[in-house]
Amino acid sequence: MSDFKKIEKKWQKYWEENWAEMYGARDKGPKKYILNEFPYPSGSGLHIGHTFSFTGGDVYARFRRMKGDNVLFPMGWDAFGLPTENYAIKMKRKPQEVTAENTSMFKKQMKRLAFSFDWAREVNTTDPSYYKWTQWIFIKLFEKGLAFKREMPINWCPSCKIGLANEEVVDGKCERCGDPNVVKRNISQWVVKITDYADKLIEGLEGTDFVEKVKMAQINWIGKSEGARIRFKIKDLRFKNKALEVFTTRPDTLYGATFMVVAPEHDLVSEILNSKSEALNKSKISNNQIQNIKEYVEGARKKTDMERTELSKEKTGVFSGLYAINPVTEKEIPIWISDFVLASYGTGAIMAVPAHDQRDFDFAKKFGLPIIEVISNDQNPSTPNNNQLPNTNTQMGLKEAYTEVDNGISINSPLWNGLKPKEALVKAIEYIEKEGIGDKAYSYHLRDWIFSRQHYWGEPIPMIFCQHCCQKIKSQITNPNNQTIRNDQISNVSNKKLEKYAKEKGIDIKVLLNNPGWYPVPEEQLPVVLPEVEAYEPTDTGESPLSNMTNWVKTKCPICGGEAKRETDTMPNWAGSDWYFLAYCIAEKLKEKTPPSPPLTRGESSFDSKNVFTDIFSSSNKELKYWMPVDVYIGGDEHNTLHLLYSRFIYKFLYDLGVLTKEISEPYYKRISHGVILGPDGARMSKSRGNVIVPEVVADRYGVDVVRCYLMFMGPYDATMVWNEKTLMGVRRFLDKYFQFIQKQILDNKQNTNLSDSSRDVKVIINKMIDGVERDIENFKYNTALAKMMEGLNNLRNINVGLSIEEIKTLIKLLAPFAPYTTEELWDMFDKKEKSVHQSSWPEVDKSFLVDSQVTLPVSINGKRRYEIKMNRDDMSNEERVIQLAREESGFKKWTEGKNIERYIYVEGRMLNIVVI
RNA sequence: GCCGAGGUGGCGGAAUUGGUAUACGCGUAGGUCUCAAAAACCUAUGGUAGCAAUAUCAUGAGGGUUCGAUUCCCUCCCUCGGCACCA
Repeated sequence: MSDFKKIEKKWQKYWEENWAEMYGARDKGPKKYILNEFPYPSGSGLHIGHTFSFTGGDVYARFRRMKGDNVLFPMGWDAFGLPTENYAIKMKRKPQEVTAENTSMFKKQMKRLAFSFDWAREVNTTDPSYYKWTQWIFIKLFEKGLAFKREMPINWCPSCKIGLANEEVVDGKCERCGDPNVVKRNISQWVVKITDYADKLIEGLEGTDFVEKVKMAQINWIGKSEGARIRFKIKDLRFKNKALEVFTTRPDTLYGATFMVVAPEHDLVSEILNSKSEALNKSKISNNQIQNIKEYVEGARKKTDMERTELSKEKTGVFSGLYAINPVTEKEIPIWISDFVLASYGTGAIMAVPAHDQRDFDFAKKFGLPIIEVISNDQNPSTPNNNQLPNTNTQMGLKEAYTEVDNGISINSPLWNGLKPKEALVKAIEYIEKEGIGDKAYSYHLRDWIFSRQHYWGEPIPMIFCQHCCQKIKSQITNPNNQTIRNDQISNVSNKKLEKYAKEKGIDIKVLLNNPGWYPVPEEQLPVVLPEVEAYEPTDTGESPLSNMTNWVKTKCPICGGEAKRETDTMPNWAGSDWYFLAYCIAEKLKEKTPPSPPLTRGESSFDSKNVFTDIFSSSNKELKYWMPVDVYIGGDEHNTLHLLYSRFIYKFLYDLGVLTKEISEPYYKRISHGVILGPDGARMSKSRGNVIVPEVVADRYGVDVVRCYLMFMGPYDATMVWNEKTLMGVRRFLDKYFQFIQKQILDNKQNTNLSDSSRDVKVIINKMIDGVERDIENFKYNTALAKMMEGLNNLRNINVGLSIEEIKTLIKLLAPFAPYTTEELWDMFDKKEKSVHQSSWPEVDKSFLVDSQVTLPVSINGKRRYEIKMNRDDMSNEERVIQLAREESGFKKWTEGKNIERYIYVEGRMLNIVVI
């Protein structure tokens, strides 16, 4: 089609005029919610990766519509983010304006590429009517005690001037800019307790149809392990009543615990360093040792996470001067300090079993600590050591730790000698629970989610801080280490206003006491709109640019009415995408209360009615009930852990809050991950490499349909593929042939009014096409769906007979999801005008035409294909007839002569195997 | 190290899940058209032997189960993706 540009323009106009009727989701009928991850609208426009993944979604959406489903296929903009902010800073423009320009460019490009999105439901995370809800969700997290403010060391990127979540630091580098100098900084942060949902996030996966690798990625990320917490008494005057608690997955090795190690950040370390000198004199710790500890802890703090893990081979550490008591051997074991123990995992302290843990082993070797074997790899140890503890405490013969769990047998462990590790483990937990020295416990790799960002272009965190209230609460509760408030402390607090407030809002008073002085912005004042500031630059002090907006920051305390301040941090990028799949379902209601434009510069806004929140988020909301869950969620592998986990968490949180329908506890039913397209040189596309393929440019040269079909034909939808213009030319040839063939058929049909019925052969070809294409699309195997159409076309061209109108229509319909323009143009060539081909219904397969009239069947002897027989399809189901035909064939004699025929194995329609000896 | 996915022609990749291995496309060779080239179209195209029919070998390597294995089982090698001093 040389004039594809004209055709594209023509149909774009037509579709634009009939958009709602063609692609708008209705609210009844069997539903299909097909979702592509919404893009970040960057200034460089839609790239080929977007085009690839959206085409995949679009093909499926168009297919399901033709199958008669009520399809929701929405699109929106995840528009908060640093690139826009940086661009705005550089160009001295408002991020709002830049975003508006970018989204309109994206939208135009998407329309050209014929993506059948339902634009009536478009959402934008930077729209105040949208982020009002993002803020509302945060308030709910706060009220339920799942969001709290803590001063804590966070990862600070000196280039971005922003705090990063643990997840955003990859190999010690900033995930955004690649800066390797991410350091720890103590900053007061909002933290969201996603860890409370760790179990639910694992369990929920069972009900989903995610591919294995996605499930595994989620499970590994959460990293649940089973074991025990064990308390070791400390043998020292100052810590007489204290216990050092550890988490271990191997309580069965308790007898082999010959020393303990705490992380440099562990509380015990600061307690040692802060001890009064008299106490030190009483204990055995010398000033010299204190100095060593100080130096070591300082050194560890200065190291970045990267350095800590990189230097993993050589263990470092320092003796704390303290001893603990092993609760089963009752021996004194030394407590060491080392940075190979992570403060953020478990309890930040371990019991070291050098004989059966490689890291402990390395550490013991380096510092000459005792090693006791408690598991033998010998199934029948000759000296069972019944009920006797070994006297020798070093076994220097060992080369490495014996870490086997499935094999081996417990020794030197009087209470569970002779048991296999797994049995011993059960016994050990039983014992420590009975004796009150520990409990069965679980530990997770998943960390709590640091939710504050010190930037302008994000959702303002809707919280207010009152210094006055804070002082008052703090004067009544002593809480030096920012621990969670205990029940017994609450009784000390007398604050009528606070109690009343908590009762009214249904908030546990502990939540307010844990965050002294912090209150949510009253719901009727949402959204807290981003004010227009003069300068968007992030600051070195770690404060958000919003903090300079004194007018905006100043507000009233919702409790005492005194002067208070707004939170000036904004939310991380993930916040807006946590619930957007819900927003699409209720998009119309969200828009009912459109905020004034331009956004208010003051925080309080008045355009919201009080009850609109419960109105939208409620378990009886019909739209949510009807559309959820997302039936197919298409996205990139890079979001298989973070975004997927965060949004599942938020969904589950809202579910527990009771504002979502009870039947659906997971937001996404199926997750499809799309692949990646590499540049023609086989490398990842990047401007610096100059290997970027721009969809617009390719579409200008070959047409949109060629781009779409080529992308779908390149390979499996989830594969990594290399852009190859030669293959694209092959797809173009196919589309041209398809177009010409059908065009000719339509013309022939017009001239020739009394066409005879097409032959069975034609019907078989066409029905095989319908059957194959349908099955392949349903399984997202777009490459083979197109291959089947190519094959069908080749076959039809070889036969060279006239097709009926119905058959021609079928051929157009089959290609319609892939090539919307070409097929629409062909559809328009019939005399009788009909609606768009994209509103037609998918052809039905006539199963009686899936088999050729003449069947060629391979005959194999002992499983090796030797000759073939031809027969009518009616004979196919008659086994005796098939065998008879096989025996009549000359090949039979050749291959069976002089041999005994054991038996015949006939697989209907597939093959006949003759077993001979 | 752990978890996951893979390994099929010169290349991208098919194979109805145990039943004709290499569909479809690219590339290559030859041909048609042309003054010529491009485009388009036609034919051939896994290796080896043979004029040929045909035979034989071949799905990372080696074993096994089976009438029959790219597919299932065991051992090993390699590639890609995720996690990683996680106790």
